[in-house]
Amino acid sequence: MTLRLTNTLTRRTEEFRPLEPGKVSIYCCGVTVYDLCHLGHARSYIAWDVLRRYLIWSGYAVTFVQNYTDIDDKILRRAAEENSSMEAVSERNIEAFMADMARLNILPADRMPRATQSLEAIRALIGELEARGAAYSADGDVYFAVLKHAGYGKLSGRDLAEQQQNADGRVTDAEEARKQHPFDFALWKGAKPGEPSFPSPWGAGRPGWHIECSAMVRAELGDTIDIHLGGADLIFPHHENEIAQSEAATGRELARYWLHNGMVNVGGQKMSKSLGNFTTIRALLDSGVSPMTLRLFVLQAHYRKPLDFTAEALEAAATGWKGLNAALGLAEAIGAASGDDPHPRDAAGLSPELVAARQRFAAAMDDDLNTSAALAVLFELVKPLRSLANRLERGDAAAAEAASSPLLASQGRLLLELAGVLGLQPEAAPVAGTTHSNGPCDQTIQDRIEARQTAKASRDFATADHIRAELQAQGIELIDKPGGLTEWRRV
RNA sequence: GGCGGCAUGGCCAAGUGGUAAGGCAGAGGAUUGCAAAUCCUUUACCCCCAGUUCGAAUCUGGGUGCCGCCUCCA
Repeated sequence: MTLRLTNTLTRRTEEFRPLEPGKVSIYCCGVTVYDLCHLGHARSYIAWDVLRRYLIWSGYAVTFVQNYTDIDDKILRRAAEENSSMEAVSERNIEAFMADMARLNILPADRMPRATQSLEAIRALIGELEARGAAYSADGDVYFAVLKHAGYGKLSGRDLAEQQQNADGRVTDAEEARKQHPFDFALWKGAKPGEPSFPSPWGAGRPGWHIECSAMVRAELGDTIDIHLGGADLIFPHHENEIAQSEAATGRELARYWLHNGMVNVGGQKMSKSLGNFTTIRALLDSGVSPMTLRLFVLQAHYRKPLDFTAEALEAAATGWKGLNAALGLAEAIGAASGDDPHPRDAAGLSPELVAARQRFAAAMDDDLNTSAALAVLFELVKPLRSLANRLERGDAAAAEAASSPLLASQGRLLLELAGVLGLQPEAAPVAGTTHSNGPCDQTIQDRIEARQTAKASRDFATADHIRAELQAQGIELIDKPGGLTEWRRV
């Protein structure tokens, strides 16, 4: 079985065949760095991270390029608000982006070009388009002429003639008046007084949004790439325009597969800055939601479908992750004890059942990255491991023996392998006995626990329960373990 | 108005012709002084109507509801 992906360009789910066998070139539309990333970005980049990891796991050599849009009106506005510079705003948000992605265990792209560092390629591309008659300048701006490009609208399914009719009733401002067609878009914008600008044959100014991607794709990966990624909200006009620019200039197909992820919704509506219904990645993670919980939450739904963000669904993911994490932790422990490769990459040494599970996982992923079905395979592997973990905790002698069984070890190995493909990595549980700035100190807690042990020993359960309630109120949870031991942790 | 997508149990979500994966929550049981955790068992005929078929959640047609894009947006 081979990987099948839903291609926006053909509106079909088709078999993935890279241009060059064994190699895949990917371009992922990155962020405009005027602010922190929100959950919409998280969803998108987690999905594409999984695509990338799966391709690598499948044996492909993947080159993954993701850009930073660091020239933009919104960045300028933000800089003006802060009485700072475009560079400063960009720099700060790029750092925040990298930190957020790292927390979510999203692999950094192989190369991350920036618009400000790609001006030469951008100017060259505009020049080519002009030479080919696909662009025209007007009052210091340069526009792409959509009517000159046969095939404009092929990605988003738009018909220019029809759209022109629909646009007739639209308000025409000064810029609209300069355009030959309402869909024409700026390749180069002439600088307004006081704005940062860059020199060009058309005068000082800055590149339009769409052209930077066309230029960076070409500079980094060539005329035709295998896969182009982005959110569904980029299909039109951004990706449509990218295709028009690139293909008008090179005469070659820009990307063979266009993949788009569905939006994150809040209360049935798209999460967006303008609606003000967004949650930033760092706000969510800082509120105590673990990165892997967010990752599991995202991967439980198919990447192309809308994903409704609710506290309840997130809670469910958190509980689900807790169980999965426990199994991963045990699998790691068993693996370490047996001296196994902690990052297995093949099916060697697996029982027929486990080989079948591995195949079910691959089949699910091959089916347009059906992570939901793939996770079901993971949870099947989780069950026996969790069961064993529990028996070990109870000091079950038979369990200790089972823990050293090769079958269980290979089961754990497989679980770690497959979880790794989804970018799910074990997280350390909250450490018992950690000293904290607020709440009672460790010694006090120990004393209370001992007092409770004494009460329990004399079957004075009223006192014992009282002590537990008391500590609970201070944010300390007590858990009685077999053998009379009591553990505690801050909640 | 144009283009695209979605509608599956209390919640989330797979399944795209042969009698409904998985997670969460719930219920019953086991264990526990209690609690937590854990383990076992258990809960759906798939928005509506019509049609195709031996057989449809799955295909066709018609409804209804919801969402995205058409302006910056992952």
